[in-house]
Amino acid sequence: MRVSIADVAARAGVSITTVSHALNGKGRITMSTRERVLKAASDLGYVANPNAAGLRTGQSSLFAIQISPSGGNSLVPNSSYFNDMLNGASAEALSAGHPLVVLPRELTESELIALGITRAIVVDPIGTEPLVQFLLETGGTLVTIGRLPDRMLPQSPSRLFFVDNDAHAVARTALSHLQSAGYRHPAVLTSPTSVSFFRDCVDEARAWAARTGCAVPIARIRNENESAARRAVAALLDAHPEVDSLFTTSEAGAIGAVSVVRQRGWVVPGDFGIVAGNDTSLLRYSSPSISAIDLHPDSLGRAAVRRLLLAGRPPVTDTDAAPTVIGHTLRRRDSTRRSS
Amino acid sequence: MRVSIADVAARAGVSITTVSHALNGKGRITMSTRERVLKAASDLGYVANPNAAGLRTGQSSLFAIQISPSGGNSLVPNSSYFNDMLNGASAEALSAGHPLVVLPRELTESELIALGITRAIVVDPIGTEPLVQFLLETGGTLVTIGRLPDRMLPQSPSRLFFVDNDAHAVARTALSHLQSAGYRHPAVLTSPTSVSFFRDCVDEARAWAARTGCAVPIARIRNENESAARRAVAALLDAHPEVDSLFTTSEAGAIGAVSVVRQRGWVVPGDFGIVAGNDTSLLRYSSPSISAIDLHPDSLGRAAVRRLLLAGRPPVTDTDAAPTVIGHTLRRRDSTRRSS
DNA sequence: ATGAAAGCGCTAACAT
DNA sequence: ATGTTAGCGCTTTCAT
Repeated sequence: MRVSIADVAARAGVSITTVSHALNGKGRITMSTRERVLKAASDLGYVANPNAAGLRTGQSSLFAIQISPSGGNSLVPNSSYFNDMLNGASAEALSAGHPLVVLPRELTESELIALGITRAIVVDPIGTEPLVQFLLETGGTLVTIGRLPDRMLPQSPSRLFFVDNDAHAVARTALSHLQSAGYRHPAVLTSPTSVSFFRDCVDEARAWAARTGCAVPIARIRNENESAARRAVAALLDAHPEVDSLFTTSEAGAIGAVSVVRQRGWVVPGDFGIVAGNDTSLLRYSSPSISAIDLHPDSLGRAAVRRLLLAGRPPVTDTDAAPTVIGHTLRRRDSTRRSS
Repeated sequence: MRVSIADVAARAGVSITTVSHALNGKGRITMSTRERVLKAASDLGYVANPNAAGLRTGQSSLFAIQISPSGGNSLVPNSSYFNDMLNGASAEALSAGHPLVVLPRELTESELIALGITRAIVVDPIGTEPLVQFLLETGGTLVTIGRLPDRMLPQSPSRLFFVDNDAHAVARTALSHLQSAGYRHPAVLTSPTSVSFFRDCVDEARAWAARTGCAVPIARIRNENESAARRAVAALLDAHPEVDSLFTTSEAGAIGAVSVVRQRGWVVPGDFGIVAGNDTSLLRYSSPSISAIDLHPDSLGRAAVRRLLLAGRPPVTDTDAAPTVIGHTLRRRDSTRRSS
């Protein structure tokens, strides 16, 4: 924090204005002076002071990410999905010189101001988050992983961007995997449809049912915990005894399903197949290992940060710029290897 | 970011200096004016601008934590231990108005300057980390979770503090638990002793052996991965067939040991007992569930941040201030429930 | 194409 | 006990 822009200016024999311009590619400067400045800067080991820059521009270099599920209070849930997403986002932000801070769901506006947050990523937004409101109101930049509900979209142009998986395609992948593994009566277990991913999965399951003429019962759980999942699966199987397989959108759903199914004396995958819509390391290591769809959380995190970076200086007006879509990959494991 | 110190000063009918002093508890100010200022500030919804404050003081409000194991390249390893530690530290920092950023092991000095890092937490330091060197050299504040090797301790007084478990006590808890569960020939599997926790565990195991007159073979793995652990355990059992139980300092060691032991046709816990020195959710959910020592990572993270906060303004000279010691708790699970 | 100068909001000497 | 003032390092009009 020692060598400042003035030192660079002195060494390059120019004014500090010129240095600033050269470094930020702003004003019109001759190639030669620009190079001279750049050389002087690197000779001196010049590094910009983020506080000074931020003070002037009103933008701190800090990026924020809100990753904990709505309703949850922790910062990062203990799941490899969120862990990988966070690691990807952090690495990408850091390599661009931006510190990334994890924020809880509950926040006051003053806290946001005090932290100096103007650019953030919100995972699975439902639209009512203080952080979302704050950024939309104050003209900050917001990237969501998952879509904001339509009615929450801002009326006026804003710096809002989406990064997402194609949840419809994820659901199709899951259901057709069950089908091709020989299961005939799939059911779906999902989470609150305030989150776009779950909403889209349900829609696609309905479409699938309509298309194939095969009823696909759909159950929901409120919170992603195993005991809630067990109750939901038990109720589902009681009501629909013909069901022979499950597409669950959560890790907890998959683990809970295994335990309920076994309790009924059925064998996974022989009698009952399970595929999860979001892969985690726990699913890979559980027994039986559970087939799941890898949503590439690392890529989601990285893409979100890149979008934040890309939403550069000039006020952008493309509210509904096309979302960045990240692919998914089916991981075939034991829970759907039907022996029969 | 609108209402500034000047607005507060105007409303309270004082100078901006007085406001600054009142807000930071600096100068000598009458109770009445202080209250008047505080009232004016809260009426106006005043929130300090961290960039401005930081620019002046040369301290950014940003805290950093380096959590990935030495040698590893990721930011946060996928383990509930690190996850909980990070959540605890983040929450504590945030509640004091400090954003906390996760940093990788590999860093250049310019990156640290560019980010404006002056206060950081380093988990399991070996002393050679650029971040450690940087903070020691530049007079920043450093809190480590685990101790720095003695030879790495700075000569001159510095702002260095320790938060730690009592690893000796952890090892004793583990070994005596095995003993009281009826196992007679414990072995130890540990990780590189450049990390103080592992070093202390090894020392304590030696002391235990000396005290009880019972040989306690010690094996080491370089990296915390399961296949390395399997090889190490296999070699250990080949060399010491009398061994009937294992105290392993890592999750990978425990999982690897289960698989090797079973492969030999032994039953856990009947023929062989296993206790891990660091509890994680994977150990709780694996089968058999594995007894482990909960190091209270959440408390470690919180305590480290509090130490950082506490290392206030005035240059501190107590290099070797007493470490903050966090307790541990044995979680008894199936891997040490000897049936015989 | 380049430079002078103002000022972002705050803290800390230094008055009074 | 309170106020005046000088910057911290940078960006950004506005001149030249």
